Amino acid sequence: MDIPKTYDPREAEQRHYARWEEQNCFAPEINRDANAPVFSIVIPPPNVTGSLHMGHALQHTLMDVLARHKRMCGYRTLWLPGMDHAGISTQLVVSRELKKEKLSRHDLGREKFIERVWQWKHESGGQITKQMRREGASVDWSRERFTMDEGLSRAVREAFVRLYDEGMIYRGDRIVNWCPNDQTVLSDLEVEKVPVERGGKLYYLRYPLKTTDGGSRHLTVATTRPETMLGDTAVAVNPADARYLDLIGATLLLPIVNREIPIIADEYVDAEFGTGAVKITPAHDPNDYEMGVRHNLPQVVVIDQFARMTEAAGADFFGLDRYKARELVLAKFEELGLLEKVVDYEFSISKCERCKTVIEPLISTQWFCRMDELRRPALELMASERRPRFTPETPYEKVYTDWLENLRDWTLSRQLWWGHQIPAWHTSDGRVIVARSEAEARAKAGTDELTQDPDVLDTWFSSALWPFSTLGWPDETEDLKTFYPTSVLVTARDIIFLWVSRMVMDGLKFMDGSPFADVFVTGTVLDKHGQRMSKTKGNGVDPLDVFDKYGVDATRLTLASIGSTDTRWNDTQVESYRNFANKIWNAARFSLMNSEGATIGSGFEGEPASWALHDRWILSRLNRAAQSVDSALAAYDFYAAVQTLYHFFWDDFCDWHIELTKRDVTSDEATPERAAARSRLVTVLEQALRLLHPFMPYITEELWQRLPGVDERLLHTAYAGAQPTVMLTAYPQARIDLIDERAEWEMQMVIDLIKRVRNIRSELSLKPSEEINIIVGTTDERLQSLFGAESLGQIKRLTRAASVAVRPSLEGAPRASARAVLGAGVEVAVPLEGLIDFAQERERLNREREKLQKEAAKLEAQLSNPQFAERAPAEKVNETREQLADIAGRIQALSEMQEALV
RNA sequence: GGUCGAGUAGCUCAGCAAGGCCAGAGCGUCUGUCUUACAAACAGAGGGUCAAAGGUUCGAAUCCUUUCUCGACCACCA
Repeated sequence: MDIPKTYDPREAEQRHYARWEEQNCFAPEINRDANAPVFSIVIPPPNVTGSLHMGHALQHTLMDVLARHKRMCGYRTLWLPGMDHAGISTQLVVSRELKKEKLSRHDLGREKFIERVWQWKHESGGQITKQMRREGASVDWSRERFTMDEGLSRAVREAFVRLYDEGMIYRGDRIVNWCPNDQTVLSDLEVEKVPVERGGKLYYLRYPLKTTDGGSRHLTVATTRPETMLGDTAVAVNPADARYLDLIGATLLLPIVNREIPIIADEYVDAEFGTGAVKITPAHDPNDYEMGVRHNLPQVVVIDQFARMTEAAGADFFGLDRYKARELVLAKFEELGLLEKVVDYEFSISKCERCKTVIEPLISTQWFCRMDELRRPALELMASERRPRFTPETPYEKVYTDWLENLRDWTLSRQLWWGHQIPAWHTSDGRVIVARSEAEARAKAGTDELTQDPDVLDTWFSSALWPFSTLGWPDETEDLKTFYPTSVLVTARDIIFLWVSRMVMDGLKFMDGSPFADVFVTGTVLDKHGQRMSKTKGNGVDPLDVFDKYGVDATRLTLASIGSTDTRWNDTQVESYRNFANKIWNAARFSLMNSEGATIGSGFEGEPASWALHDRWILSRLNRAAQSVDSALAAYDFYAAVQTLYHFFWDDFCDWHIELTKRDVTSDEATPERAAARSRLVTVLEQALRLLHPFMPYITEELWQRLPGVDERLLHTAYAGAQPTVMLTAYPQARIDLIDERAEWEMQMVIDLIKRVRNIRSELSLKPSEEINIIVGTTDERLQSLFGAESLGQIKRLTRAASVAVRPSLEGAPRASARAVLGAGVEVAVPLEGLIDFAQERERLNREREKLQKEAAKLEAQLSNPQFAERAPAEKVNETREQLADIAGRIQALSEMQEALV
């Protein structure tokens, strides 16, 4: 048996994924149990332009842990992968490529350009799917989907037509967020508010009153965008503002353009802000637009789609960039003596989330979706059933609900070429026909003279259908019936609105049920300074580098521990899990080096009571761990699950169980006892590998395959007939009957004794080679036989003691002994003639005693408080009394030990 | 402006929803070990007035209030 001393992750990572994939282990069809429960997850489809970052790695790890766990529990498990066509991003990527050839998309024309995008997709898109294989993600590649697939495109058209027919989608002129750089409209969610850089200014402009008597009164308005005054069609004041009561209804003469505009009254105006008078530009400001609608004000468009001034802005301004126009307007006001003042003012402006260009609000004809009827069922579902159930519940449940409550109409159209073209056709006589296909449109229109609407849909329109469009909707496929609704959605928090809420609304609309029961929101991986990792900052850590350096399994454990917490990334964490992987490797190495004659699943015959203490103990610990992991995963507490597994494997199994069992399994004689001990060891190891598998798929598979005699009989019954693999074994379910409190207590006493003696060895600087003798004083008969017989050999071996004498007390132990207290009534002495410095030893015991005395003082204070006995539960009071008694006993013992040293 | 979260050992984080088991883990630190699975290890040790101040309670890291410091999200005050 030649197993290297160090685990090499790369080898295992290369070996197993391809085999799992070839043998169809990831497909739900691998499950042969007709009555198997179903578990399904759809992946949040990454952008086809994207490459793997830590956020993906985090999500994927959590989803994979859940999927592998459920699969091992016998669920018919589907984790469906796929990608999003990512309209703007992808169009930009390909446009950039074209630019290298000195071409623009317009040179190619729409059709050729789209062909080019598909070509790009096939050649360079979807990097991320290759990277997901490295992660070990157990997704069913046979069901991989892309939002621009024909099937999903059909779903998009179907959904659009249905919503249109029900009057929820409409086309109209409204003020929208326009990106002058990308030349498209954007939804509110694609716009970000950023504090204006280099300090904002608020400009106070005077507008002269039109008077018949030639007077020179004026009204001052405050604005952050002076250039828009060219499009002003009114000035508004609050109807309750006493200062302006007499001016309501009067007329102003708009400077520079000399247009007559009215002074109107509107509740919207805040009298406290600025001068209490607001210039109204209905064509270039969302609020002014609303007010314009209320007051029937004309809309004068002075800025065009390139953010340049239009002809309507006047000859002096025509063609000027908006910011140049601002300077010119200010100069002219200055010249006219109408610029009252300029003050510093901090405010935020809207920018295109993608290209950071300042948004220009423009009136334009777009497609919109009314959200009222869509959101109502979602809000009702949350109110009545609290679905979907968010983890963590705070703040996400509230964030989600608040957003739905304040939702406004969704701008659906985009002026792009890459995406789902809107299924609407225009007739030459100006009618608009919405249909599932051009043929259907022709039939509806009664003419063949149709032009399809050039716009495409917001990428998120197709994403919103993802949980059912990927399963075949609108057809009633088997997959749809089986896997919808999905079990849980795992996602980052930044797309709760963009994606999660819209999936819920569309799921309720088209499938009559929420697309998932639970939503798990992952934390954010931050850099060491607590900053978000981002491409522009260049502070990201590449998961692939981490995989290379520490292995996939170690990285997965780190990510699983992160769960829903925002965490600063640090390599040392991964390093410690790499060490853990190596620990597993070596524990297996030891087991395998001593596995001749061993059979997995045997060695535990007969009644548990007949087994050795350490065997009862490890099974108790194993089942306890299984229980903890199970409840942790049910609560999506990945951190707790990892901690449990880590400490079970390292502390219980490696540090104690392997050590306790070492002599039996390494014995030179091939006795039946040795074979049984070896069988028990590999049996426990095999169970441990199963427990670890969802978190550490590679190392567990690598080692499992090396275990003696692994074959298809070890598989979960649902996977009968599959090739042997740990990923299709049954996940260990806690057997309550094997959780043995008594055995755990007894084992703990043995462990404590060994630790006490080791502590003495260390404090007195005894060489490891130096043999000692141990005297234990206790009147407890069980402990007497435990220390004196049952565990005697183990205690001797693990403390390197020549003898262990068990007596009712330490009385008569040599004066020159190091002593310690295990608990009330259990004491230990190690005779060390010539090695004990009595003063030092007394001091050591004194330190111990002082610690205990502090504790005792606390408890005494508590007990002497009459209120405590009165108000605290009796159980608590008793517990405290017992504690104090125990401590008092130990203090007493320590005092006597000190006296014995005098 | 609104809403919410976080501040616990040198570092990264648990614990807090249902208050009581001397406040936990990993890494780092100190001491000693190549004890035939593992030095990426083993054995042992030290380290925190749980951001600050009040309050509720027999009892608070955990509940309440205020303050300070970070952070996130939402927002139509020009």
